[in-house]
Amino acid sequence: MSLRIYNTMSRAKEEFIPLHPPKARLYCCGPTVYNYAHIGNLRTYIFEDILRRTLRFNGFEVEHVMNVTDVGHMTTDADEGDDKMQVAAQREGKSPWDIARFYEEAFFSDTARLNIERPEVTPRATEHIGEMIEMIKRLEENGYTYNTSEATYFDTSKYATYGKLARLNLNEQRQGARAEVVMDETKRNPSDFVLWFTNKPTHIMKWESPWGVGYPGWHIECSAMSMKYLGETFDIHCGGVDHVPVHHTNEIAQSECSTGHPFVKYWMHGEFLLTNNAKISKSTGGSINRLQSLIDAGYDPLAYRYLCLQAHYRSELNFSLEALDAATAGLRKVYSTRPENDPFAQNEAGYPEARQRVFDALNDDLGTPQAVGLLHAYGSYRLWIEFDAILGLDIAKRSQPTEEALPAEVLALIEQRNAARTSKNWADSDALRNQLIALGYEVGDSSQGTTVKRKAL
RNA sequence: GGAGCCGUACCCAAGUGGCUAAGGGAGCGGUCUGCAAAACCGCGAUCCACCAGUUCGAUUCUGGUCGGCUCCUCCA
Repeated sequence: MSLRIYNTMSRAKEEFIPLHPPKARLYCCGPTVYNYAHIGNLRTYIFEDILRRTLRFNGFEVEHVMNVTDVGHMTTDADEGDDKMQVAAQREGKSPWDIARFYEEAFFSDTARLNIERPEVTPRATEHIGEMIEMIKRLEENGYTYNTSEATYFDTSKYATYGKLARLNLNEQRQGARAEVVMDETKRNPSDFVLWFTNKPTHIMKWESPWGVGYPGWHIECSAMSMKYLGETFDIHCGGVDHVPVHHTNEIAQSECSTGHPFVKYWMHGEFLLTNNAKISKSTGGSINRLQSLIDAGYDPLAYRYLCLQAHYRSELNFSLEALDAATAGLRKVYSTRPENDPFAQNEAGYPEARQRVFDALNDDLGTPQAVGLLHAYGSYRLWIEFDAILGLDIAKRSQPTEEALPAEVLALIEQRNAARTSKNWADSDALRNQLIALGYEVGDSSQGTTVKRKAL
């Protein structure tokens, strides 16, 4: 079965046929680096990582671009310039640029620990202001913009298919459905959005433009940067589901109106991670749900990755420590699969079919839960290893108890314990075993003797 | 108010118009062990929120009810 993916635009699974085979070009909305990413954010990047690995497994050459949003674009209070990046800068006594670099590094450190491959290109918004201005100029030439005392806007009434992706019924949308939303009276239509802010004197990050000194609107960076690196029309655009009604809807409008061409062929969206049946919000203390806090609590980052693989990317996933514990134990089972017990060692003929079933599961809109279930059912080391190219769980490395030399301290403890055991001094033996466990080793006694090895998880 | 999603065992979570409703974890029983841990073997939903309807047959399709979630210019 060839790769099929769910396209939000058609609300159906479609066969993936790239525009320029064997290239597969995808753009993913990246982090806004004013704070630490939380595990909910990270779930989406895991999904995108699975996508790029699956594309590659299918033989495509992946060109993956992910932006780094290092300019604050949101304003909740026009007079104060209450911008996420700026608030963070003031809070921490640093410049917005320092803040952005700091959290960008933290982000890539987290993704690396989750075995999320780094996209081929990770452009920063602040380094593409020129491209954004050029794009707004084109929109202006094409007659899709208007200027007010506050900003340059995109006029959504000029774009007939506005809202197609989200199937918005503009007449039924309620402007400012949430109380916190500041409404701009200078807009012509509720759905119009800012291309370039001009009336924000207290904003620290600002640039010259044909419309005045200011900074870009929220959506323009993704359009400008994706087109720069992937062309005016490319294959796949990903992001979180929350981006469907606004961000991606606006990206489509401004992109297609500036070029006159279709923007993206397939739209894919990852569902939210929930905690206590509610989403984690970055702006309301979401940073306590950092990957680092899980690591500090003794969890392995890959256990979190494994947990995410057990749920489909288009389903909400209820996160809890209990679920993470279960994932940790499940991963341990994966790592304990031994090549010498491989069921296909005696039955070579069964391998291709098994391999195909797992592959088909993955190719059916990234069915990682089915794939993992099948892999467990087969219990084949060889199969796990082959598909770890997609799963990214470091199985080869973690499952082989490396014959690393044990530290002298550990060897001494083992020797003492062996002595205690031969003299049947069980109290000392158990105490010594506890010491070894505390040092991160697994101790096992069997009729063949005692084995001590570093814990894989 | 509008749009969309979801409700499967103790937990996480697949799935299908009709063979025994995946898989993992926990739990229980067993093998192994001085005892453990790990590993391995076995057990585990007569049932898929509830109520109608369509159908020879629905957990799977339709309608409604209840409950939960997300979005409607912070968000992955």
